[in-house]
Amino acid sequence: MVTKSKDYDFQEIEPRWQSFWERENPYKSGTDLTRPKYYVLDMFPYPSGAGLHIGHPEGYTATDIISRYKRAKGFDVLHPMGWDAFGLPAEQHAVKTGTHPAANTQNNIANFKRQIKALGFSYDWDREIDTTDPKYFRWTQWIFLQLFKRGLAYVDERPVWWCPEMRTVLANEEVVDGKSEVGGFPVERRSLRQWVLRITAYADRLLSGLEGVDWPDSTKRMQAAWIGRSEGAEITFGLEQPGLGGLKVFTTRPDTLFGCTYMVLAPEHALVEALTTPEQRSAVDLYRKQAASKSDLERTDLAKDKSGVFTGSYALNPINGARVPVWVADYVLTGYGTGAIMAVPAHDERDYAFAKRYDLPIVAVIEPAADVTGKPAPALPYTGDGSLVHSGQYDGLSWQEAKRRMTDDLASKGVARHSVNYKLRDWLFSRQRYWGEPIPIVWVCEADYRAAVAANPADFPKDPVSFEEAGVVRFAVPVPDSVLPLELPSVQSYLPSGTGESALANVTDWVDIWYDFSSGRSVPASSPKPDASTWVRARRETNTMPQWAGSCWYYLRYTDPRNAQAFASPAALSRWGGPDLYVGGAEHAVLHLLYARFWHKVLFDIGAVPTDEPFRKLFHQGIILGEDGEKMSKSRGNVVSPDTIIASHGADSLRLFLMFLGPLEAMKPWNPKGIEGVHRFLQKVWHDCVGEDGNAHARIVDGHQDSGATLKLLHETIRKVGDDIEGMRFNTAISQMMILENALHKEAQVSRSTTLAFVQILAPFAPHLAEEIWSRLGAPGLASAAPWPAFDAARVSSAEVRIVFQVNGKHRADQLVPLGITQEVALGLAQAHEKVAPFLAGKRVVKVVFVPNRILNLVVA
RNA sequence: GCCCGGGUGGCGGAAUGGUAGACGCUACGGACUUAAAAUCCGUUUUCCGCAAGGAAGUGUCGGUUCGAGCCCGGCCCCGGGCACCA
Repeated sequence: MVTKSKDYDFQEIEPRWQSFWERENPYKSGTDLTRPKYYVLDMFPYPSGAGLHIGHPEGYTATDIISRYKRAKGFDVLHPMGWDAFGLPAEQHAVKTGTHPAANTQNNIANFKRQIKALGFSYDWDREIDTTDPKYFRWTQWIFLQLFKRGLAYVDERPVWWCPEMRTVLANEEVVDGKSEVGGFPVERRSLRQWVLRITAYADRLLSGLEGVDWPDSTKRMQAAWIGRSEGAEITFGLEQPGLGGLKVFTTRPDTLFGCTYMVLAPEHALVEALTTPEQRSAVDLYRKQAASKSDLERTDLAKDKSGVFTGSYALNPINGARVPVWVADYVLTGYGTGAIMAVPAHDERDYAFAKRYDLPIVAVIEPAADVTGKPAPALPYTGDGSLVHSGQYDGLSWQEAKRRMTDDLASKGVARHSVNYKLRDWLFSRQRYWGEPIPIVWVCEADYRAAVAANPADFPKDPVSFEEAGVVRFAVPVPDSVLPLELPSVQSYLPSGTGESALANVTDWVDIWYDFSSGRSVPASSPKPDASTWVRARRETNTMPQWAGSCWYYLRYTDPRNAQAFASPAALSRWGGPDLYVGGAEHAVLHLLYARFWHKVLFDIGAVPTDEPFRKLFHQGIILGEDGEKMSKSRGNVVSPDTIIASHGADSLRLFLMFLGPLEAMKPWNPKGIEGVHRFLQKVWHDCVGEDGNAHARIVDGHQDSGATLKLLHETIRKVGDDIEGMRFNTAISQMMILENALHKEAQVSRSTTLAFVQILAPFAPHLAEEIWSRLGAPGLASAAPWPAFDAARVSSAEVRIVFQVNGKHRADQLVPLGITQEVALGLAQAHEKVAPFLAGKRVVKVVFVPNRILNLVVA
């Protein structure tokens, strides 16, 4: 063993305990099934080349404290860590250097792991996972196939965000202000064939499921807003041209039908062509061309400047037969509702602005409830509450009532139905990248598709997934489970082809194949066709999955990370379920958390997981800003590296300080001086426990009778630290331990039992120091293995209490009094009190407010 | 524009409607030291006062209450999210 230094030599102590933990693995989970389980999860990181950022250990320290606390409380704790390792930087590095992205990724993982271990976190490293490991992404692909089977994955030629710099498409939500969210590169619209997941089929459940989870309200609201459910009606307007059928619109305000003075179609609407009259043809064509060339940035950012053009045609309002002009305008979006609206300028701000610009009539049909004073008609557009006017038989009804009745009336004539719309769009799931999970699909011709379906009907969706290319229709055939994982082939260059396909498209022998749909085996198309009827000519899918895929289900894999038969066994899933606590940044409030919930619900529907929601309780740690109060960034030069702090003050000080900075959820600036404060605290604890010879300090006395005040403070601290850990208020837990230390420090002698209890509650925060002191004091086993100290309520109650005397609500004096004195006694004491009496002199007490054991307030006149 | 969250000493932050500023940082004073660092002991919201003590005070204006940092309404500022979704 090492020499016992009398000093707090964290540089010696911390690595020593870390190698002890490495050797002994005391944090292995699932070792005692008689204990209740607790699963606490961090959002796993992308292992970037830059290494750990100070924000990482913030959340990780919080979950580590909870893990250690829960273990001490008798729980079997699952606390794992892994790597969300597919990602663009590794691919860009590969493009530049020509080395396989996996090599770079593994280096980065090794570095991340070293840094994380240097913080002394109690992860069960036996459960480490890596999304780029074929043993892992085999199941990512398997889940994709489950989605495919259920008709939840399809391909579509659709206008998507194309980033020329990255040579890939991006999902809507990965594009911010016309630039890629990652990298900030410009993006443009392109129409490309894409895989899309039908998340909209789960919109309602994704919304209702939010009610039952313990998440920050702001996050729930954000998801709800993202899903954007709105209830209304789909109404069919008549058209004068024969043979066109009707014009369907979605509206949330069918009650304003009488106020509809024109219609608007999105420029891409299918009926624009047919509705455009010869006189308007050139104007409409020009407008559509302009709209198509506008970037979405222009379309949205110039929201104030509405533009449009008249088609020359009219529609007929089903409620009153009114003839209303049909316009084309790009303020109506093609992807929402029916891509057409009925415009009610009097009661909609957008329609109002448009009507003003083009001099269209404005008819008010809603008025606020008539007030006796007879207010003037409200300014238009009026979107508030009210009842109907100028609406024939519906006049006088409240708008809510009218909405219902008018929809019902029109529905009975077959020209309307109650309808619900969502802002949520289907999830663009393909990327033109090399470094991602290959999509386990091959494309074949129709005849071969039929043969494949006949052979394995259960593997296919009801409706075939197909697309047309150069006059040929290709059909999607899933690669069978048995040949998963479908691994990435090696390539000459990692650069995407640039035509909308990934680098995989250039690997001819991998892409163009003879494929056996009965077994999933394949040989390059350049070789002779194997001699069996189940071998068909096929082309592999060259798109890969987005980075979100691997993180959609990783929390399930941790429960059974080495299982080769299933993504996790039913036993493991029923033991651990989902995380009891999930901690990560608020930047994932919508995307990751929504996608993961979607996959989870699909897995629930196929009976693969026991719960409907993955994350019961969610917590977002706040961002740590630089010393200057700005976001940490290389360019600002305000980045703080965990490695530096560990070298100068130790991991325990860093852990403690990260938690002491302020509330975990708050955004807070780093203060380089503050680390000294918590470091001094640990020094103080050390020197009060460890003597000159490196063993227990002489002031620690076995069997010493601590004062009542000391025991009271100890038990208050045990209670507060426990409560604060449970409530994730780590900053106040640390304050309380500082108060206790300051008090113990003043004592000439402290009992060994008090000292050990203190060391134990400190252990989740500063595990290295705690274990070291624990062993120096000769305590048995590990501090972290001892049961959490029991809180003794009898110790904190005392016979006396400090009561406050107020006069007219102002604090005038306080006094130590026996617990439970009556109002009369308190009143007597107050009146006799030298500091209170002057304020009562010559006054009459008109009211007495008495809060037992707390306060006596005398109201005087 | 809409929806959230937040404004407390020089700084980070504490405060079930009941002593505002716990705890820490900084600064200042003292002890120890030849000296410094470290450590230890104090002081540290502002104003008046030698002091005892008093007054004011949680962005701002008002309200509820015996009592408001906390509850209610208006306004100002900061941060986050959404943004033509009919």
